[in-house]
Amino acid sequence: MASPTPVPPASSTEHATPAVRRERGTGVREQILDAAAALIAERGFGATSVDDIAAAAGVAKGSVFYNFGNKASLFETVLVEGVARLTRALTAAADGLHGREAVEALVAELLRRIHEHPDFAKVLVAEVFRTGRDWQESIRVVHDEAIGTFAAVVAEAWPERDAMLTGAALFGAAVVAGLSWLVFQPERPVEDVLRAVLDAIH
Amino acid sequence: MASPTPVPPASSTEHATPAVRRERGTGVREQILDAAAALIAERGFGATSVDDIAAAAGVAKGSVFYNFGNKASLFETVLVEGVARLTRALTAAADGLHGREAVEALVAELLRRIHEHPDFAKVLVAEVFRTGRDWQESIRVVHDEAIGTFAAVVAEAWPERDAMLTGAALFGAAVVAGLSWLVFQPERPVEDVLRAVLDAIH
DNA sequence: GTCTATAGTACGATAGAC
DNA sequence: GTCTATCGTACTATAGAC
Repeated sequence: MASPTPVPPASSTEHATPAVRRERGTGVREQILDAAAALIAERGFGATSVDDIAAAAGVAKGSVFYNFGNKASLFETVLVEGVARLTRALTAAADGLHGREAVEALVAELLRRIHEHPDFAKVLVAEVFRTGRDWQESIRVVHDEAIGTFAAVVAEAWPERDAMLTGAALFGAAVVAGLSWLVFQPERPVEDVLRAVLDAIH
Repeated sequence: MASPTPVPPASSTEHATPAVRRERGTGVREQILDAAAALIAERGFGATSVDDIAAAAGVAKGSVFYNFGNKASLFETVLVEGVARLTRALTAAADGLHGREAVEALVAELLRRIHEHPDFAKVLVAEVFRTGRDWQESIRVVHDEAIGTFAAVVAEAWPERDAMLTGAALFGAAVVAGLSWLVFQPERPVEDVLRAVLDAIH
């Protein structure tokens, strides 16, 4: 709610996303999203201009507004689509596993994705606890989805624990250690980080 | 380095901070810092104007620039002074304790401070992984200081583990669970959060 | 559907009175 | 040391050609 969905397209008859064939970085829309995520991760939402995003994506500024309506809803799309990808990957990684094994798989997959898509991970931790913005409702969805995969495993294996808070703690351990690694000591191998996180949470 | 320290005062002969008597929120300088932390926590650095900060602090815009030179160095001060306070509190809380007991004391104290000063905690997680800003060097100090208290305990009690990464994981578990609590289910008692974090990391 | 050009505004920073 | 008033700029968003 709240956002009157001002201009977004997808209402045209012919466009209609090819459904399959969604390669990362293909198409103007995806180029803009990738460029936005990268720039916002480094400088923050407010410090990133639409001019910069358009330039980095190799398109004109007008195209950004045509595709996303305004800057805020472009950012909302970055968040929502990014967390959907993350959740899909985490769910798949823990599929069929339970308890401790499932947690280890989730942590390993989360670290892998932080390494491969550092931009989104940075944007996520930077924005998910911010209150009073336009995209407030999306933030809650993003938060619940990101932590939900961990919470689900906790709820099933340790029903006596608080699933959401324990899930948040596990997610936080992995994400902060992962970003610390990526930003401050990227030369270390993933295995070191994985071991440190598992040592900390077991 | 990098910042030529453009205008900051404290170079005048008479001003010279009273050394003792540093109450939170007393004096123009502290009012500005508190207001800045609160607004930046909610909206982010770029989305917070100096006009807004001045209005919230009850001073004129000119006073902000007189005291801090520019917007970036005001923000840098928020970060550096905030993490110094946090580190002092954490160090004191774990003083004389070792291993598991020390970790529990650190987590409890961190949760307490998140509850009492939620603004700084939000700013910290939002900005500490951001690369390529003006205040890059300060960010590294802030990161190392915040996580260093946990890392020191790990190094002493479990020398076979990677202190920095394990410290980051522990810090991340507490801070993400703490902010999740504060932002999304603030009605829960602290004890629930503390128990969830300790359950997750033991 | 993407471009260029421009309108309108809000912002960071400074100057000068008190 | 804090105020008000103002300057110049950079930004979001729109209009209209292609």
